[in-house]
Amino acid sequence: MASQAGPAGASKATTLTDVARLAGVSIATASKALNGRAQVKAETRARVIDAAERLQFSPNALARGLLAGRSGTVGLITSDLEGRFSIPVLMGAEDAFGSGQTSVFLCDARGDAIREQHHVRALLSRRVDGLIVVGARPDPRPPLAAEVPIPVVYAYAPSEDPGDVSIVSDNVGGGRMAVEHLVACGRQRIAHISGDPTYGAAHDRERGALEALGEAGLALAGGRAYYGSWSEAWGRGATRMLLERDPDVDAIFAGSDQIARGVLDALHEAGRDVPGDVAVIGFDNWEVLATNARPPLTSVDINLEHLGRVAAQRLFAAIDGSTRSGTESLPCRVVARGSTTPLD
Amino acid sequence: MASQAGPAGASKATTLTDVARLAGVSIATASKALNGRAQVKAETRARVIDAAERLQFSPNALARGLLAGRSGTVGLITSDLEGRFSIPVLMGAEDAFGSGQTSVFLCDARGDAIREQHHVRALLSRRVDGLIVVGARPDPRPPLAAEVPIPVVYAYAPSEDPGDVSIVSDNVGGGRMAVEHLVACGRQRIAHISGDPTYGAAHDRERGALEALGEAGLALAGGRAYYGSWSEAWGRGATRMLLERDPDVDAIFAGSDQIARGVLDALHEAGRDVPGDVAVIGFDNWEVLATNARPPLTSVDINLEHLGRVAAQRLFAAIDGSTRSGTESLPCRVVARGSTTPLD
DNA sequence: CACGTACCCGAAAAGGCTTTCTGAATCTAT
DNA sequence: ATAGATTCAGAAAGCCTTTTCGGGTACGTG
Repeated sequence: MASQAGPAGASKATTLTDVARLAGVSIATASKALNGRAQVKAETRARVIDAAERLQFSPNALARGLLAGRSGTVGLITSDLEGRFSIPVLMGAEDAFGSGQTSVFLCDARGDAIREQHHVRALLSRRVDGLIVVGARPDPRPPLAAEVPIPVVYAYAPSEDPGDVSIVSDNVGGGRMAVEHLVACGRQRIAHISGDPTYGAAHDRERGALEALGEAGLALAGGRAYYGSWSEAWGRGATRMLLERDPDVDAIFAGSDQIARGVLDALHEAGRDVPGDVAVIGFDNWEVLATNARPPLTSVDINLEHLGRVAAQRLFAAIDGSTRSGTESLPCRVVARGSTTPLD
Repeated sequence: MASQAGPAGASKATTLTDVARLAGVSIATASKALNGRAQVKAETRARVIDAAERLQFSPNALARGLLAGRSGTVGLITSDLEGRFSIPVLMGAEDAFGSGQTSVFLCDARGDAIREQHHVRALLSRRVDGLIVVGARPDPRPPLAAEVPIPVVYAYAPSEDPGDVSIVSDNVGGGRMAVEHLVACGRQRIAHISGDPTYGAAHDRERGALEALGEAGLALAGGRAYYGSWSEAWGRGATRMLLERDPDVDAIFAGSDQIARGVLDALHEAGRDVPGDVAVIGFDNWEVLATNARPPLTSVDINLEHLGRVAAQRLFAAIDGSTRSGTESLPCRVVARGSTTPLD
């Protein structure tokens, strides 16, 4: 009873004609019966539906799409090798596209503009109804090279063209939240260790953090934000520097969870208790890193799934004719874990 | 000059008819010219190609698929929330499907059989030419619920039905390699800390390890393999237990990179030098964990991208009528890093 | 009894492309 | 010069579905 994939070609799939024949009606009637159109007697409709089921009829979406002028598919182009960002976005999008109505082509451009271009062409040829472009890093990226005749939504990384539709997470707000959380935990001497300084998002997070600090009447511990790279090693190194410069620090806001892991490591090594002596908060809420840390890492969640859902909604709206454009920032949220337990 | 997505519907895409008209030939001739068919004079062909370019013609894959009976698409159904496994597999598959010829629908079933079923139906309706099913864990999984009329290849997790086509990584071989590597590094007292004992793959890895140990005339340090969960916390705890039971251990083979991270942590805490006193090897070669570890973690790579490539090839073969079936194991490879430097 | 009105159903066109088959024109050979 | 062989272009069928529109039946009404 295994799948009976006939060699080369398989036995023709059952078509509406087959159903109509079995039900003893015309294909037009069969179509209307199956699609819930009105002009069919209840009894006839039942007969058709029964026939369709018996034959395991599944309408040919290609033919349908050809006729309708829209395929019911969208393309999702990513450059995110790890799938760290794309998969949640994809899942959110799948959610939003009420299951079954829309399917998603996932293409990985691997950061290569040529390959991206190529995928766009292929997808256009498949008549996707829209495109979601997920960038490799949160900074603005050049818009798609080709002029495409279908709606495009940029997710995670906005398009450089403000006339495009972009959905990103609010890095400023996220930075603010991180500090507000630390302040709420009673911290006063808060430092910030971030990553690659070429990332605009990193500076956004710092800006949010500074705003929140200012409002709390505090200054950045360590004198300034520490920029380096998005690695644990940098987190460790920067923490060591920081402890030397400002031994009284009682909280560290890390620019990513990877950095936060390094921070935790270095603090541990220096004999500082977390969160007793120093509280630590990360960014991204990458579960596998955050939950396995010791102690479990509080982190700012950038809500990728939601981002995907919103991107899909905006794409849908655009497909249906909405003409809204611009960059939309989605709020982050703090997921509190053991690394920032409030002081007693 | 932004994309000019007309509200609802956009201006009709250019069709072969347009090209034919501009070139002053019939659509039949235009088709033949563009597809490299023989019966067209060189000069006519050039004229058609020129017209197609001028009009930015891109053939409607829906129409083509409708006619050809195959859509040039495949479905990839996964349940791997993180995308940890699916994305590399997808990339491998994309590679194998010589770019442009085949596009991939990616669907996430989220471990839910109902949702999986649903996706299968949707994909069938879209007339995908084949299906790749990527499991959530490496153990055998039930075959697709529905009887599908197209070829299916199971990747990462094999189907329980030996009559299906499955591509998996060779866990026994991987376990063997891990130990062989440690032995090659001069280690004699090798322990094994693995994860969730309900994972058959974990036992496969142990089996391979035991084989290699036997051939080297060694026994497992710690008396037996330690099973627990796939977490850093377990890696730490098990290491502490191990050190108590068998303080002379000079190498630890961890069942996953996450566990290995915990192992490194605990060893560090216990004052053992890695790799000086104890060498550590992980499994999966999850870059973000392995390269950021201190020291960088040697790990057994399960070659997911290759797995995806092979899966795609097998699927292609099946689509073209090949009838081969059964489970195929792909070899792993050791990626040596700082945690296992040979003893001097 | 003739006619209007619902109510159902079916014929046919459309959507864009490929392919086969036919036909016309050019060329070769006798 | 004419029969036969090539070469190239076009007409048309077909893939599968949806939808419009016209026709048929049954029924109620004047």
